[in-house]
Amino acid sequence: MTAPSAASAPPLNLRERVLETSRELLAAGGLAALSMREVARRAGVTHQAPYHHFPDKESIVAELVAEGFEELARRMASANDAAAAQGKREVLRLAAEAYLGFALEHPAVFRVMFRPELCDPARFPRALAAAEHARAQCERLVRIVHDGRFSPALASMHWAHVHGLACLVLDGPLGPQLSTEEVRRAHLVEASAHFAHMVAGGPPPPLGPATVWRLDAAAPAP
Amino acid sequence: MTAPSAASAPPLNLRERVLETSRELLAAGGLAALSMREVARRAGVTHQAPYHHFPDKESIVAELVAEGFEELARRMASANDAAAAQGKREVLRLAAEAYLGFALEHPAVFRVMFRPELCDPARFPRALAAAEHARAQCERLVRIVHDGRFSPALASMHWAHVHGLACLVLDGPLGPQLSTEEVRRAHLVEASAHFAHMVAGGPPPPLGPATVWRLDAAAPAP
DNA sequence: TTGTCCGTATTGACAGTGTCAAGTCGATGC
DNA sequence: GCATCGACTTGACACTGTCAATACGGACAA
Repeated sequence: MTAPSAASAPPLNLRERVLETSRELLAAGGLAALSMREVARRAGVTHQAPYHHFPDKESIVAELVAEGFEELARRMASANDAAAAQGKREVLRLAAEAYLGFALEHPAVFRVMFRPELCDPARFPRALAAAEHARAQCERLVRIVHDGRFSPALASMHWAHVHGLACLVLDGPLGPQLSTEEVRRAHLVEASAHFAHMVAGGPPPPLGPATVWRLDAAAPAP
Repeated sequence: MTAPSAASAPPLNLRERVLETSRELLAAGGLAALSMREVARRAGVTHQAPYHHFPDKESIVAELVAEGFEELARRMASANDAAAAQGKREVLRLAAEAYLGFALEHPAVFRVMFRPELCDPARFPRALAAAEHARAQCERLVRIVHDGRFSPALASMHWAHVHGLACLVLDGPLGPQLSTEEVRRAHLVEASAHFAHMVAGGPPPPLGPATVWRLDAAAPAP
């Protein structure tokens, strides 16, 4: 079984296979499921082989974190590019869609990206640089929306809005109540519309129905 | 050494000692430092003794999570009580202070409270009920600030603001840049002032200096 | 061709973890 | 006096991340 099956992709080097397997494990079972030995098992090598490509487990996580921040920064940049000539509310809508879309599509990676104890930024400059790119896009958004004005606290307010929504839906006690993907997205869109209205003015969005807003009610069947 | 030292409190039962030690370990070294065997070691018993009071590690975490949500709900309720007769901006200021104060004073507990994979809400109704109390206070705040109007998405917007700020300061890439406690608090106060201005109107807060807003700059020495 | 390097992978070990199973021991109730 | 029962101990198991030493296989120089 050392030869790769004919139908699969050509055999990548072990480093790429380790990363690919790690992505799968992280997405499927969260960080708890990401184990060096399980990665090696799935890659068909012994438990020490991955250590010839990554000095420790933290280095694998750091690689995935860097990838995550790069993808997030790319989405934020695209949103800013597309919306630069539009109204402020549209800019905010696209920015929220970029951030929250990434969080909803890659929840496990998103979670790990914001747990610095797992991936010391000082040890992994690539991850830090990617995070800095995302931050720069946030700054750009603030200048667009606030007519060129900027302050760190103002930027934190904007970042906190999308980040807080992402955290609450992914891991907050509200998460299980928003059962389906559609309900989640609709809730996020509505919350962001309120925010955009307050920042950029215009007519306020209507108040949606007061459902799914009790934690101890039985969650609807999925 | 089985007799307690004369100066210390009377010997609590093992259940209380386990909880107390767990709080210390969690606060000192995060979740990674919280180990059943280390707890037993510090409590001066064998590694299996805690299992006679908690069926597994998750149950200890759930107890701390429940305590955390109860304390958080208490602070939010106090803020709402104190501010009910005041202006909207003061209500928002006190609410933010309650939420962010808890997060800054109990960062490790706060982090664990929002990681449901560590403490299945279905298994631990007390933790869920405590989270529900916090949610109810958020709803109360929304009704105060928005003249009795309410919707789940509007509440999520408010919760996301304070929660996002807490997460970014505790675990976001911005955290290390805000080196001292004063700088952190000032940054949060300013960000929340922007939010309160947008929600409740009134004169906008001044834009603070654009410092501490680059991730890859060297962090100032603590 | 032979021999040496070196990068890759393997084997084996160690300390640490959460948790199951069985045994000990002292107080309590019949 | 004896049985019961809860609190605690002892011992084991499977699992983890990681260190150390070993084997292999191709590149390259003599």
